[in-house]
Parts: sequence; C-alpha cells; structure tokens
Amino acid sequence: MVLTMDKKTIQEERIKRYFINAASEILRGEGLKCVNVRNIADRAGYSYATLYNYFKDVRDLIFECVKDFRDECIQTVKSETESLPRGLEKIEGIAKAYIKYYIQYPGVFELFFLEKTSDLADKQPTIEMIYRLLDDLCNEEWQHCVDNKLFSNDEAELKKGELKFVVHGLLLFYLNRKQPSSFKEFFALSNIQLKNVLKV
Amino acid sequence: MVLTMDKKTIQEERIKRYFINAASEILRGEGLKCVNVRNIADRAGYSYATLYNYFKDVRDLIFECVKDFRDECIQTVKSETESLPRGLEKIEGIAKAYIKYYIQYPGVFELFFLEKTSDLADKQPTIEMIYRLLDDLCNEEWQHCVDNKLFSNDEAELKKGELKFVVHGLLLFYLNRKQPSSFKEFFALSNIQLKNVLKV
DNA sequence: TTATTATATTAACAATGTTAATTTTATATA
DNA sequence: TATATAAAATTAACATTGTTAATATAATAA
Repeated sequence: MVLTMDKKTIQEERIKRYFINAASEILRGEGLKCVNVRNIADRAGYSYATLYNYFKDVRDLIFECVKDFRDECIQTVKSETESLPRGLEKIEGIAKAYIKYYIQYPGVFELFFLEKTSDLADKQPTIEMIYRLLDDLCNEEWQHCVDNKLFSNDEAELKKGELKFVVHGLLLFYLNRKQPSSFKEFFALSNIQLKNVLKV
Repeated sequence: MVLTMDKKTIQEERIKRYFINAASEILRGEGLKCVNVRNIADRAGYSYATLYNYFKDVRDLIFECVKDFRDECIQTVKSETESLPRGLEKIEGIAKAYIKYYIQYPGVFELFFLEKTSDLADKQPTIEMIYRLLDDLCNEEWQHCVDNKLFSNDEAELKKGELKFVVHGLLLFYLNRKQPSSFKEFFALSNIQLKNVLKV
C-alpha cells in the first residue's frame, strides 16, 4: 500500500504524521483538555492553519491518534502476557495489563471512552475497534476455554461481556471520579473483581 | 435551616434557583454540550454576567444541578420499585429503573460520570454521593439478602461492586459509544448481564 | 526565467467563559 | 420625601479556542 503511493501522497502522509504525533504526545502527557490546534501545530513546527490543509478538523486529527494508541495498547498487553499459561489465567493477565495501560495513560482512556464524538458517522469503524479491543485481546483465550470444556459458548459470551463491563466500569470510576481514592485500593478492588468474574 | 435564613439569603437562594433550574432544563433536554452561560442566563431571564454574582463559575452552577438530579433519580427508582418483593428481585428492579433513568436523560449520565471535574476539591462530597448512588439505592436489599443467609457479608460486598461496575460499564458503552447500536439489543444485553450478576 | 500551482502563514471571525466598567435599582438616612 | 449610598444587573471588553479567508511564500512546469 505504501509502495503504491506517489510522491505527493508520501509527503502528505509524512506531514499528517507530524501533526498526529504532536497530538499524541500532548494527549499522553497532559490529557485531552490540553490538546488544541495551536498547541499541536506549535509542537509539529507548523502554523495552526496548516493543520486544516491535512485534516478536516481537530476532531478528525485527534481521531487519527486512536489507531496508534490502539496498536500500542495491543503491543504492550501482548508482550506483558505472552508467557502466561493459556486460558483463564491468561485472560486475567490480559485484563490486568489492559487496565495498567490506561492507568499509565489516563488521557488515552479519556480519548477512547469519554470523549464526545458528536458526529461519528465516518468514524464508526474506529469506535468499533475500540469497543472490541479487550474482546479481541482475549478472544483466543476464551476460545481455548470453550475448547477445553471449561465453559459453553454461551457462558463464554456472558463472561466476556461481564469482564468488559466490569473492567471499564472500574476504570471509569477510578480514572474519572477518583473512586477509590488511592491506587492501592483500586488495585485490590480490581483484583477481587477480576477473580470473581473469571472463576469457573 | 431555611427558617434561619435572613431576607437577603432567601432572595439570593431564589435567584440561584432560577439559574440552576434553567441549567437543569437544558441539560435534561439537550445535554451538556448545549449548556453555556448565555443559554442559561437567557432562560433564567437574566444577563449572563449576573450569573457570576451567584456562582463562582459555570462549573459551580452545573454542579448544583447534580443534587437535584440525584434526588429525582432516587425518587423515580423508589416509586417504580416499591411493590417488588424484597431481596434479589428488588435489586434487579432497582438496577433496571436506575438504568432507565439515564436512558431517559443521557445528559444526566454525562454530568454524573463523564464530565471532567478538573478541581473537585470542594465538590468531593457530591461526587461521593453520585459514586454511591446505586449502592445506596440497593443497600437495604443487600442487607436483606445477608440477613436471610442468601450471601455472606463478603459475597454481598463483592456482588454489590460487580453490579455497580457492570451497570455503569453497560451505560458507558451504550450512551457514549452507541454500543450496542439499538436500544433493543442494549435492553437484552442488560437483562442477561443483570441476571448473571444477581444469580445466587 | 517566469507563470502557475501548491503550501503555509497571518488576519479575522465566531463561540464561549470570564472580568471590568457602567448603569439601574433598592435601601437607608436627613 | 428627597437624596446619598449600597446592591444588583447590564453592557462592554478581553482571553481562549476552533475555523475560514486573504495573503504570502515556496515549489514546479513551461
């Protein structure tokens, strides 16, 4: 795909990337509320108006960051859990690594789950990607459980959903509402809840 | 408390209320993104600058709405579930009514759980209230289950948490990310998940 | 080398939150 | 009751942010 790009497209993609990277850095470091066109452009080494030659609007640009963070999240979780034994134990590890990623980058959680996406018509595929991220990360292992007769298919579906809602519920309260108020408590609570969801 | 207010305080409270009610109506009808000082003041019948004689800033005003919505939510849930048999069945009913309230007023969910509250130092009690709302609504019934030896205290605590995270996880995905994409699917999914959490 | 096109920048505008300056209204006192 | 003072409300103004229009600069083709 990249090979078929003409010179112009290559250069265009390059400049888009400067903006995307600038926005990502701000998001990662300071969170969504600190991201604005002048900020981004400054960091990218352009004027703010130049941004509009490459992106429809700022939401469009910020949305591009989502794909990068998604890849990074997958990468992180995979490398942190590759040596775990398959099945429930691995699912628990994946869930923990997934949570850990957002604890490290709360701005990414904000972007993925809290940002208002007023008109998300053309962005639905990306939204879908995020919605299914945890499922995608765990799917093989759920299948493994089903194959080993640990659960029926229906039970696995149920638990998959339960895991997703519990994990994001926990993150919503902790990251956005400081509940529980310390990481230590949050960590203990997560572990208890995960153990409960993933019991046979 | 009201009885001890002097004339000035009474009048001040009255005007504060005009602003709070105006903001609440907009929130309820059009959601958080449509709330702004000029809007609110128009509806309250004042100039936007007047608002600053009564509230530190617009966040302060919007936060006042929280208490009203909380009371309304409690009221609604209680009246919709008063005739249910005690115990798990009632908890399920409460959870459903609670969910229904936010489906009816997505702007309230936004305000309660999604809004960024940059400095929430003095607002922590209110945040706490919201964080514990579902728990408060169900507490008596959980206690009833424990009294009837349906669960141990620890089990009840665990399930209380699980219910909270599942319910808010479901709402987060549906209200903020349109996942699932139809109410029908959401309704079915909620019912399945609630049944699962609340099984003995 | 110059005309044309592409790209980038500055200037300007609209929306929103906020504060300052000014006007209006209410209150107290002579 | 009339006027001085305090309180409350309004208009004007400013800052920030997203966005677009007008202008300037750089790249490219004839």
